Amino acid sequence: MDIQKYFESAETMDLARDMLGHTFTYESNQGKFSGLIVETEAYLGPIDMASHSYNGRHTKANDPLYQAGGTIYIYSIHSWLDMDISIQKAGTPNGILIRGLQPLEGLDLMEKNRSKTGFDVSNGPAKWMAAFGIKDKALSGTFLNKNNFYFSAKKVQTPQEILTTPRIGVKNKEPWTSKNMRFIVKGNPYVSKLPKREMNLDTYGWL
DNA sequence: AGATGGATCGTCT
DNA sequence: GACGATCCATCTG
Repeated sequence: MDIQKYFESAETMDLARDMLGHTFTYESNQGKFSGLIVETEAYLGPIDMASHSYNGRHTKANDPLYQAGGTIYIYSIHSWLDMDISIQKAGTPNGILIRGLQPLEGLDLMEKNRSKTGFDVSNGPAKWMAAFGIKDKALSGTFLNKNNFYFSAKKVQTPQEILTTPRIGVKNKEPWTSKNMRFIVKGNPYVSKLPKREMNLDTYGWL
C-alpha cells in the first residue's frame, strides 16, 4: 500500500473511520510496541474551530499538519503528549488523532512505562503515548512507515460495529463541539472514558 | 458511574 | 501570562 496515497485520497472523516482495526507500531530503542487502533478523531483544518490549524494557524510546532498525508504530528497538552497523523496533501492541514490502542506487542514494557495494568495502560491519547515510551516531540514531522512508526496496510481486525460521537475535550466551539467526529470500535475496552457496562469483554468489539 | 477541581508545562500572544 | 485535542484523585450518590 502506498501510505501517502492512502492518507491523501479519501475524505478525512472516512479515513478516521477506516483506520479502526489497522495496527500502529513503534520500533523504539526500548523495544517494539504495537496495538490495534480502536478510537480516532477527525480534525478538519482551517474551518474546524477545534483544530490546531483553525483559521490557517501555522506555527513551528504544528507544521507537520501542513506536510504530506502520513506525516506524524506530536504535540503537548497539559504536560502530556498526543499524536496525529497528518491527512490530505501538503498544504491542507487536516489531522486524525489516535485516541486509543489495544496492545498487541510490548505489553510488559507498556505496563512498566505507565505504572498501570489493564485497560488503563492505553485507553487515552496521552496514555498510549506514555505506554509506548514517547517522552518528547523528537519524532514529530517524521513520515509514517519510513522511520520508527508504522501503520498496517490492511485491517488486522474488523469492527463489529463503529459508533460515532462528539470529540472529547472540545468545549464552547459550536457547531464543532457537537459534531460526530469521533469514531470508536463499539464495546472495545481500550476506548477512552468507556463505562464498564458498555465494554464487550468477549469479542472486544471485533468480528 | 458521573462530576469536579488540581496538577503541570510547552507554546504562543 | 494564559491557555489547552489530558489525566488522576477525590468527592457524591
